[in-house]
Amino acid sequence: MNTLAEENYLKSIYHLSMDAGNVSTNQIAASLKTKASSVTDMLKKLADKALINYTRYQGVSLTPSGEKIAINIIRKHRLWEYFLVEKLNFKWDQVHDMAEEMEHISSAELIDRLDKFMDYPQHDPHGEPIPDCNGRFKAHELKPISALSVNDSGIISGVRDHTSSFLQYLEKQQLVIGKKIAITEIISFDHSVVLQVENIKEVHISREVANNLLIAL
Amino acid sequence: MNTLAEENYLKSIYHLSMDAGNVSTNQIAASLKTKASSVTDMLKKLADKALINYTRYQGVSLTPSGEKIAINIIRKHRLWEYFLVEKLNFKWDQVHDMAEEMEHISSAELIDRLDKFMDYPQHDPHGEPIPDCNGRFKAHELKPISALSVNDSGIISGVRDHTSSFLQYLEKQQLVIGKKIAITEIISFDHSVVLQVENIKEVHISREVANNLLIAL
DNA sequence: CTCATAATTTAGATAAGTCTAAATTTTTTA
DNA sequence: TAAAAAATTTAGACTTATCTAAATTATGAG
Repeated sequence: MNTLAEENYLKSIYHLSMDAGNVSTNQIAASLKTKASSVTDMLKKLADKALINYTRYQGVSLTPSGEKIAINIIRKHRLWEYFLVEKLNFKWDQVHDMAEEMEHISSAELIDRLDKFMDYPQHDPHGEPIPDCNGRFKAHELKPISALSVNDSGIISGVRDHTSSFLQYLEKQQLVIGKKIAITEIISFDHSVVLQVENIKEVHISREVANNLLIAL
Repeated sequence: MNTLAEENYLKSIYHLSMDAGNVSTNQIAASLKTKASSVTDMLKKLADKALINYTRYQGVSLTPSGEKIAINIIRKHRLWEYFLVEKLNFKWDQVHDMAEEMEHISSAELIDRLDKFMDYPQHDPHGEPIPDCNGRFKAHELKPISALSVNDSGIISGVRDHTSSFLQYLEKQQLVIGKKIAITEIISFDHSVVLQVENIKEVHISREVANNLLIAL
């Protein structure tokens, strides 16, 4: 159907589109760790296939069919991550690279059966929503801890940064998906935050961590 | 580590080596549905990497490191096939193409955990032995039904042909792995065979089917 | 043992995806 | 708003894996 490289470009464009509207050549190059000139070549190819809207120097957006492909890859990525954590007992910081390979397994029937096997999970191990077999999912409406005020509380439901060092740090602090937290104090000097984690313990996190840890109210 | 194409060549050479000693360029070309000239190019590359023993016009064999890689790919293929049948409820005739993709997922830890998750199966859905994480497995010593005589009996334990039409035919006749059969009659005219399948029914199979259905005595 | 045929390899081309370096367009800034 | 800087594209080259057609080597039939 589509090559591995094409799939990775579509996925990257999809993710970058979440932040901004039109995605630039340089953004794609950075996200795929490739050169801008390589990106331009691929953009022409994807535009020829009507998977993106592209005019020279103007950045790109996905067409409906491009978006459909991207969402399907993301569905596969997240279902495989869920499988790796829930069935094979990997930690949430270990699964990304494996899922990067597995998301390209083509069979739709396979992924639908995997979905059923795991009883149709709604979120992957990092809290991201898993699209259903029609590509539909509810975008989660989460706030970073840094947007909360003292005495606000909520449930840890996602992370903005997915690097393993960040995930390992969170795990060590028991700041994992599902935990209830309340804001005890916000240090005005550096915007760091003191949290009460359920009734377990108090944790002091930096502004950077607070920016990357997402809460459902 | 190795490219997808290299892995497929090594696997093909491994399988072909089972029948004959040295494998010819044309055999590989036929098995990979490619051209002999393409095979020659790849053989040079694999020889440079010390994965095969190759001298011009003389055919090839795997070196120990080439064999290790091949067996690992076969291990992955068979474990994924087992997973697809046992966990996702696919039929034995549906899983080959999916496993062809999945066998290239690189993580050794993933495959070892999958192995454990399924409780270390010894055979894939077609009766082929699954190598352990050190590449060891007992080569199964099976005979085709065509090698048996009247009143011989045994357990269906493998198939020589893996095409889905053959597997579907066997399934319809209830000639599946694990079933006990006994030879009732051999028709001398065409070497077709009449079988008693457990206490269920009698089946009449052609010489060709008898050649491709393997029995443990 | 020799010659025709079959098998294999070499030569040269192609397509996908990438790169560097140079050219072009857009954006910023003074 | 014109020049400098940044972003993007083009041009040309490289790698991997493939192909066709031609050349070479091996094999086997008489």
